[in-house]
Amino acid sequence: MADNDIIAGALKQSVLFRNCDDAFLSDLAGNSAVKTTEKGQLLYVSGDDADRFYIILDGWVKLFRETYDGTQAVVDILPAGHIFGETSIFEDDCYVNSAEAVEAGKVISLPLAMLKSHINDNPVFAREMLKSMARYRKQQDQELEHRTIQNASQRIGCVLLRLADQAETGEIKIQLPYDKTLVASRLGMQPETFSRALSRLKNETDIVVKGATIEVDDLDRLVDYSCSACSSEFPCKDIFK
Amino acid sequence: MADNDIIAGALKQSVLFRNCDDAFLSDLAGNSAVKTTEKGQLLYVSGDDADRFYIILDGWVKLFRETYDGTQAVVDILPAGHIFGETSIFEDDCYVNSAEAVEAGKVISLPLAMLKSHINDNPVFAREMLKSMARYRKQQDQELEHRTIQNASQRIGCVLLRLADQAETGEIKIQLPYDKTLVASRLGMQPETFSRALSRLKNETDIVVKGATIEVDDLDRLVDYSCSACSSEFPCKDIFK
DNA sequence: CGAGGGTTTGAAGTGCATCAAATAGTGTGG
DNA sequence: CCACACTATTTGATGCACTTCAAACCCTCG
Repeated sequence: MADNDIIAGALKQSVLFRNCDDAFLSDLAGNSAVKTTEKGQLLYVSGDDADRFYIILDGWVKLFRETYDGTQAVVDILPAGHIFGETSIFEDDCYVNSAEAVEAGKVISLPLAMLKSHINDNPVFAREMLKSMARYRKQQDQELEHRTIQNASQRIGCVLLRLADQAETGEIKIQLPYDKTLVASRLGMQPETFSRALSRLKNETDIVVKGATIEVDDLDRLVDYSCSACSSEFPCKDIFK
Repeated sequence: MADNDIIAGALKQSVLFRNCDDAFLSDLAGNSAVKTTEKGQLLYVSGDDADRFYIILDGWVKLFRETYDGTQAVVDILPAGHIFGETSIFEDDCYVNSAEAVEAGKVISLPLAMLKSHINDNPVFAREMLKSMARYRKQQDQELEHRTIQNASQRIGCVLLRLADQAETGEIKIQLPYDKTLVASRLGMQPETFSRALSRLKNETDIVVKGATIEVDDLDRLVDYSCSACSSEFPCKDIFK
């Protein structure tokens, strides 16, 4: 019962479901469950038969692809509020990548079948789904561009900018939301490279690094340094948030 | 009139429109036009107001992003039959990248407004659109993985495999569909790197390179070499075709 | 034939990866 | 509250992959 309230609340707040009618949402919530995750717990593996999708309540979730020899390519790291696993309905009901909880947290597990039929029965919702896919597509395009054009330090700068509260003025404090090692993998680089690239960024833009906290005195300098190698308007919105 | 037939034919063959009813298709065709393109001709530029989308009749089209300083990141290179520019309806009716004809060819220019309203009025078509976006999303995920995990030679090998006619057995002949320089940019590498990486691939897998023609004697060897660094099943389908 | 673009080759530099080891930071049990 | 264990992070040394700049070569087409 309490769970159902939590689930209903989470659905109401999600971009995808916020405009759905209450009847559907409570039906969906009734067929869903809150699941507690531990650090490193696998939620599904690429190739698995897909019958559930997820919304993150708490903690971060890493999506990744893995080759035979164990090499990982991190596709994305998603914050609370995000949905994942939902695109498998377009992929023969198989998961196309693997998902792992980065840390202890909570996710809601929801039935894919209901999502599928709701898309089929409800054109307005289908359009929401389209919008959500379009948003993702744009992010991926941007990501690919960044990997092609930006160097390690610039990519880190870009992350910092997207983590920075745009409303703030003057001295800005940024908290890295998770391990530096994980940020590194999200950016497609090694931890050692991240460390060195961050200190290069420090020299170039006079940011102050104190562990996981980073203070930016002159935001424009950081923008100049990072965004000069990016075709998008500053800031590269929506990628990290 | 002849143009209308050509357009109707192209629509009927496209994955996205093939199941649409004839009334809509002829209406759409009536508001469309065949456009002849010259080598290097820009079809639209990132940020432009979007009111048309395109289907390629003949020739190749390059989608790319460009920074202030002119550095290009090639997003994709599309063959005849492909649709592009259509996702701008989800992006404030702005093009999010730029499109350029690689060579002399023909494209159909179609009105975005009609696509938009057809999606809104026709749930079945909306689902087709969803499927098409899902396909693209998968490709992009794969692309990002390749860039992260595969080296230059392996990425070239992957391209060759996708260009190879899977039906063929024994000695396989592959024709590069466009300039090596362009293939290189599509793979995010320099022409010089492409040249050297191809000759490395030649040494590793005993393929025979004669200009733009490549003969593969032992396909499995090429698969071993390239696909060992890829999480997808061989072959990485649909990316080039 | 000659001009011009595409392609290859050479030499040198840069950036990132890798391996190894030191250091900092965190949580645990005593 | 401290010491230990363990993990995250940094630093150093070295190697490899790709880029860059320069020049030669090759191919095509007017």
